Order: sequence, then structure tokens, then C-alpha cells
Amino acid sequence: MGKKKDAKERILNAGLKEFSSWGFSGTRMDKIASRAEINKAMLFYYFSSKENLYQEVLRHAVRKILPKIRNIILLERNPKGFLEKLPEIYINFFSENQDFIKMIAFDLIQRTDMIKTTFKETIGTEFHQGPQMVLKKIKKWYDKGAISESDPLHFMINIISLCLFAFIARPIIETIFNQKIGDQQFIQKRIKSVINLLKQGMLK
Amino acid sequence: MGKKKDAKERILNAGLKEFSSWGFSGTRMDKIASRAEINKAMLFYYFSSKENLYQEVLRHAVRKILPKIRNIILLERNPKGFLEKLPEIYINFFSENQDFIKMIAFDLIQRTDMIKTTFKETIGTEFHQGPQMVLKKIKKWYDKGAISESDPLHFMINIISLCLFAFIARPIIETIFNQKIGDQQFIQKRIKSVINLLKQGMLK
DNA sequence: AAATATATTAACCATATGGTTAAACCAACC
DNA sequence: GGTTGGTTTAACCATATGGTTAATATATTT
Repeated sequence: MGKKKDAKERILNAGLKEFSSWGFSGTRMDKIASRAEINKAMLFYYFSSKENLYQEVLRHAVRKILPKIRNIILLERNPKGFLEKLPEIYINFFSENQDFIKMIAFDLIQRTDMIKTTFKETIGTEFHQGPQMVLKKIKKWYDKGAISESDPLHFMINIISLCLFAFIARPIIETIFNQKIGDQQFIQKRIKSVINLLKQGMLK
Repeated sequence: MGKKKDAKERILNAGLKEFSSWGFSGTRMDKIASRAEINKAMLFYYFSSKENLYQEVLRHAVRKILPKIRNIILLERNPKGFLEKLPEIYINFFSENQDFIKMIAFDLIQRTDMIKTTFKETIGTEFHQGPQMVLKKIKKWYDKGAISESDPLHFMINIISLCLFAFIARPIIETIFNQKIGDQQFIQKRIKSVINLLKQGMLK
């Protein structure tokens, strides 16, 4: 096999790179083909359309993150552990998968319906009632007096915002504040800062 | 005048709407034209190219937010006041200018060089050494023992993340957690939650 | 009112782009 | 060695799209 079955995989990788750099409409099929070092017709042979290739790439990527967070988010029974472990996992994953993040970010803005569908599909099959269960768990923590944020939704938004945003807004942050982001030092500091803020700010 | 000078303004508005919905390459000049209710040739008559129109729209939008935050960010001498006032201004502005946010968000991902230039231009002329001064001010607060976050950059990233992210990630948050965002109730709660978290988490 | 400058339009153009096709290639099996 | 089924390619195609042009309408100036 070797070369043969590689093609599909190479296309998916090239697709991720291109789509995450240029968005759906900015991406050219020719460029994906040349990046994957195959003839353009192969794209359509394996994936039938740009739209479809895009969805496959997205699915492929979404499936990568879910298993990583599922265990923490569902199994952790203690708010302190939750606020210590989740940011580290999120931030490390995001900093290691910036293409993925960019692609998601594009969808957040532009192709909202599609990403809703993709997430529903993927969450539906692999994640079940996850999100609702998490909200319930957080509510219980509040009722027991373990945390100070009364609204579970904002509790979660706070965490995700602090972990993700820096990696989306990276270029502008670098420009405005004239500092480099993305090296290991920044990431470690980011993890620390987020965990400190969350624990001190939401734990009782 | 009336109808006449309107055209340019109408084009800029239509441009903002279209560019923020579809990104640069996803936006069609014809659609901008029809939204602005003018002939397509007018776009090129006034703005000479898509690229140029895009930049004008972006500049137009960036200039709107800077004055709003400048005073707070430069004049506020007290960390408590800073953390109370900034989130409210940010979140209200973002929730009222979602097109603007979306357009910026596109640039953050896709056209990083351009947004760097635009910001440098606009900040350069209208904002001066603002960002550096803010970082210095925050450093002083830390040295005086008024705040617990030692890194001024992360201090600022924390604030902006918490204020902005929800409005970018809105569709996916709504999907995952099955809740509606964007109505007045959510915004008020968001402001409260952010201010609480920031004060409790970063003030000493 | 004539002349001049500005605004507006319909019809075009060149090229880029997603997608197709028909033929060739190649491995495995008989 | 030939047949079969998947894989790969070069050459095409139809259409969409950014951009142009030349003529016309509308103000503005003299």
C-alpha cells in the first residue's frame, strides 16, 4: 500500500492547513491538491465536492478534541480539580492544534449552521448529554456553596474564553502590546494565570 | 445633496454587513452593490478595488471603538475602577457592534498582516503609546500589591478574553449548551459575571 | 444657457475557479 | 498473459467574479 492510501490522509491534512489559513471561500482546490502532491481530480474522486471535503476535514478535527476533554469534564467531581485540570488540557491542546482552532474560528463566524450540525452530530454520537450534565454538575457545586458563580453557563464561558481567546486573537495581541505569543514560555504563563484567576475568582 | 453623498456611506455600511458575514473572499461585490442599492460600478468609482473598500470599511469600524475605551484605559488610576468600568464598556460595545466584531475576528484569523497595519496606523495616530502605558500602569499596581496577577499582558488578555469571546463563539455556545445568547438578559449577566470574576480573582 | 464637473448605469471583458471526462496506469487475481 | 477494479492524470468546460468602459444623467459653475 504505502503511497496509495496515503492520498486520502494527505488530502485531509492539506485541507486542514489550507482551510484554516484561508477559510472556506478563500481556499483554492488547486492549492490543496498541490500541497497534498496529487492531481486536483483526486480531490473530487475521493471527496466529490469542496463542501464535502470541508466537512470531512472539520469532522476529522472535531473528533480529535472531544475525547481529550470528555473525561475531565464528565468525571471530575470536584470544582477545584475541574478548574485546575481543564485549563491545562484546553490550553495545551489549543496551542498544539492552532490549525484546528483557526478552522473552528472561521466556522464560528461564517458557517455557523454547518458547525452547529457537525457538533451536534459528533457530540450527539460521542458525547451524549455531556454539556447538559456538566451544567447540572456546576449548578450542584453552587448549591453546595463550593463556587461563587451562580450561573453554570457563565461559569463555563469564563473558562473557555480564558483558555481559547488568546490563540485566536494572537496576531492582534502581539501587535497591540508588541509581544510574541505562542512560545512555550507564554503558554506556561497563560496556564498559570488562567488557573489562578479561575480558582481565586470562582472558588469559595 | 441628500441622495448623492449617501452613496459612499451606504456602501461602507453594506460593506461592513457583507464582509462581516462572509469574510473577504466570501464577499461578492455584486451583493454589496445591491445591498447599498447602487450600481456595481459605483463601488469601483468610489473605492477602486475590493481590497481597498475592505480596508476603508475596517478603518471606519476600528475608529469607532478606540475613543470609547481610550479614556478608561488611559485615565483610570485605580485597579478596582478599571476592572469595574472596562468590562461594561467592552461588553456593551461588542454586543451592539457584532458586525464589527465579526469583521475583526475574520482578520484575526485570515488577514493578520492587514489588521496589524490598520491597527498600527489607527493606534499610531489616535492612541499613541497607549498600550505600553497601560502595561506600565498595571505593573505599578502589581508592585504596590494592589493586584495578584504579576504579568500585565495576561492581566489584559484575561479582561479582553472574558468580554469578547462569548460574542465570537456565540453560535457554538448556543448549540453546545442549548441556550440563547445576545438578548439583554444574557448581556447584563455576562457583565456581572465578568466583573465579579475579575475583581475577586485579580484584586488583592 | 452653455460649459464643466460629478455621479450613475448597462454592457462587457479576462480570468479564476469548482467541477468533469475519458483515457491511461497499475496492482491483484485467474 | 489477460482481465478486472481501483487509482491517477491531462485536458476541458461552464460559470462566477473582480474589474473596465463608454455613454448618459445630474448637478455645479460661469
